[in-house]
Amino acid sequence: MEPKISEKAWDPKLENAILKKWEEEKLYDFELLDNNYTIDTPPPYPSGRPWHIGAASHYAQIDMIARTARMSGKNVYFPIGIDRNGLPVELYTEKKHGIRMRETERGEFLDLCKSALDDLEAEMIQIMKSLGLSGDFKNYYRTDSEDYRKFTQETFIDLWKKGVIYLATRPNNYDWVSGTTIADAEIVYEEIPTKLVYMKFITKETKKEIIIASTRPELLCACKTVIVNPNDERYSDLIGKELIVPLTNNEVKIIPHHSAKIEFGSGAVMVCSYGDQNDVALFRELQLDEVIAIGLDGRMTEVAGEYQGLKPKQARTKIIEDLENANLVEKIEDISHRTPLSERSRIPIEIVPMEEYYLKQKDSLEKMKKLGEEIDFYPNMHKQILMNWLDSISIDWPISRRRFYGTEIPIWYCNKCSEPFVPEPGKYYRPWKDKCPVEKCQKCGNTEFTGEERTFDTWMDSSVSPLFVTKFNRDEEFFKKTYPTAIRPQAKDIVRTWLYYTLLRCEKLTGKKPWSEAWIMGYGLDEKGMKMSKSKGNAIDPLPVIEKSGADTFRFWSASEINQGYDFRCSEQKIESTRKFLSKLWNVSRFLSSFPVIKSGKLSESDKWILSELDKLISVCKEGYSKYNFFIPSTAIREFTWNIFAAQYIEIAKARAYGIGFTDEERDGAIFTLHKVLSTILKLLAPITPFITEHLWQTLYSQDSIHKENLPDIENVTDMSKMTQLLAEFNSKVWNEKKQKELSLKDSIKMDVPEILSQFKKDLIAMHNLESN
RNA sequence: GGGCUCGUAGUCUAGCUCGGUUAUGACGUCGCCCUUACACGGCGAAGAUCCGGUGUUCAAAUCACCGCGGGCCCA
Repeated sequence: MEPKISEKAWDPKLENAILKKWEEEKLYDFELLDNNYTIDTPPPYPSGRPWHIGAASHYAQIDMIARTARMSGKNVYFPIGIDRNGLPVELYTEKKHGIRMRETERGEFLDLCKSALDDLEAEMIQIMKSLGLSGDFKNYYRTDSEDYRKFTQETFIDLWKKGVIYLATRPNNYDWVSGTTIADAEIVYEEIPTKLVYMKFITKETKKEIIIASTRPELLCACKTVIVNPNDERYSDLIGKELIVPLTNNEVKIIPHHSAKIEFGSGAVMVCSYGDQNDVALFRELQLDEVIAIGLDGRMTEVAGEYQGLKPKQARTKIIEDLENANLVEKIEDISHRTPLSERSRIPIEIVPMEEYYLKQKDSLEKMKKLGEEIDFYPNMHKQILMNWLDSISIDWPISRRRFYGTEIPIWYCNKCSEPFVPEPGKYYRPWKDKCPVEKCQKCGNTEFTGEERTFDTWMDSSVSPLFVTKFNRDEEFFKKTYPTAIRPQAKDIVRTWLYYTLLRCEKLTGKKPWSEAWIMGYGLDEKGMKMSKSKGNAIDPLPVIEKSGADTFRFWSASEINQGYDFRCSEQKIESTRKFLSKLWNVSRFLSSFPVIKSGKLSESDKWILSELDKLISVCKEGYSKYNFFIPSTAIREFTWNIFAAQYIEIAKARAYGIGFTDEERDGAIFTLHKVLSTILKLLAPITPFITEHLWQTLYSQDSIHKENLPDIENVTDMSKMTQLLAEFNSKVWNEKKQKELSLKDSIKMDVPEILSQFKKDLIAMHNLESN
């Protein structure tokens, strides 16, 4: 029989046609049923080119989750969205057009951001599609659409009415370059060289010199107290005494406090508003009156006297000079200081008192822990990231940002009495340009309003993704049948933010957890294990890699190379070399395609042996799939297909399949088994490499898509796996013998089949052309 | 400084729960071979102080303790 497959290798270019076919057949369209399996897909953020190859790998694996569920009989709802709110696109736009956000008209700036996002988004969608994501692309959503923003605002209005949102003036992490408050989660720490200045303070009564070391001498004007460790004997007689602050000549008290480290600097520490988070804690604890030394423009305020208007760094240089001139410096050390930076703009943050909106979270921590306990994490170890975070939350969540490209906070303020007006839900509000929806202030009757200019923290949008996709408050039946969703797949680095905030928001709005399972993936690193970044030049663009090697190659690489939850290294060479396995699978199929597909046959012992190995493979794969760990099935299938099925069984059964020296019944046993094994392998592999399995399946076995099949079940045949090693060893022995004697493989050779393999005797004799001694 | 976590050939990884095999497989490297499914193949080779130390034991990659190193988080 002519083989149905003639090409010698799998051509990744076939993927396009398969994609088109899936689309035409609407294979992955979602229709609401009762057994829905909803994936809370992460909407990726288009922050620049190229998209991260680790992210592409991440989405490939999320698709494997979807396909696994589908092949387990679930009705999979796999939404696709794009997250488009937030700071990165603003910075991207500023850079791209050489403009400053605050010096550009707001509407115009938003338009520029939007078109930048459109470009970046198009490429991401293309990558997601070409990866073969079986998602609901037709209904893909954007978090900056009117619909989504309206939804975010509605959830805010709801929470406002529930009284869990409040305004408060508090020291905030402030990024003066971006001009916005940032959350603790957006701070990164970096070792930065700085000067530790040992300054001379004088005791008021005895005029004794006290040395105090600080990296922030420019905050002398905001110094409110000096702390020493209660166990520090050097200072025990000075506790409670007054000190004169150098240059400002203010008087401050020496107070004992455990947070002063005896060995750091001189052991005495000045407490200012605000040098660092410890200062904030001390001001709160000791109820000190704060002094605003640094303003919202990132410059020293009038309390800094002659240093007013300088940036902190400039003021520092100047003050050190002045201190030295006044002989108020003992010494200066160059040290490396762990400095908190804004994750986005990479500048040191300042702690500045500001009025911002807060969402209560401290009172929900216990509830969050309980919900966290109820959610299954894959791998389980990453649940700890959430639990540790819950233990360290000390303030409520500041949700307002002084930025442009985000969901507007829907509030207007009365120009006369400042009463806030929060509108009814149901519309998308833009207070910075829309007229206030009411005519008169409910409190004082005034008719003039000012719209809120701030936007929400971007996590306010993305944290309602499971509610948005399940149509919360918009389609009751849909919501009831899809929420709580089945699974949240996401990356490890945003557990503290996206995962936690989603838990918080969804619980506050619905009283229920958003998902039953959370699947956490590590980061993609470069081939040396370094973080990829555009500036380092080690970023790999996923698009050409996928175009060259094909989506299945990329997907199989992702599955077989990445250990669940761990960071992984990406190398183009390694991805490309994965293709060899697909080629092997192709050629196995090509060989089998010359035999008819038959329903049954008389099974020989070797057939029973390979079917028992196949049974083992099925259970290993299903176990791996049930844990969403694709490393397990991919490596098990590769091992089985290459080293057992192709290398041993096909060789053993080949002669019988050709029917030379065997009865038709015996021949049919071989042909039946060959197809049985291959078709099972294809089904087992379909969630990982959907294209090649689809192509081979439709060429060999069915008109219909393999993706409508279920994963195979084990048949509980007698375990014969102890024969595997013995067969391989015997075959290898014969091949080596022939090689040594310079015989061709089809030449006959005098060798006996060992007693232990006697049940396979007939196949082995035919296979090796053995003559008995 | 604290917490979590990891540490097996150049790379990924199995084995570790429950101690005993020449430490598994793959990629890559090197050598030989175009044998009719496949040179994107076959056969073979080299490559590992199983992070280090101490202890328990007849026996430790595996158990215990102490270190060291990486990553993440928190201070």
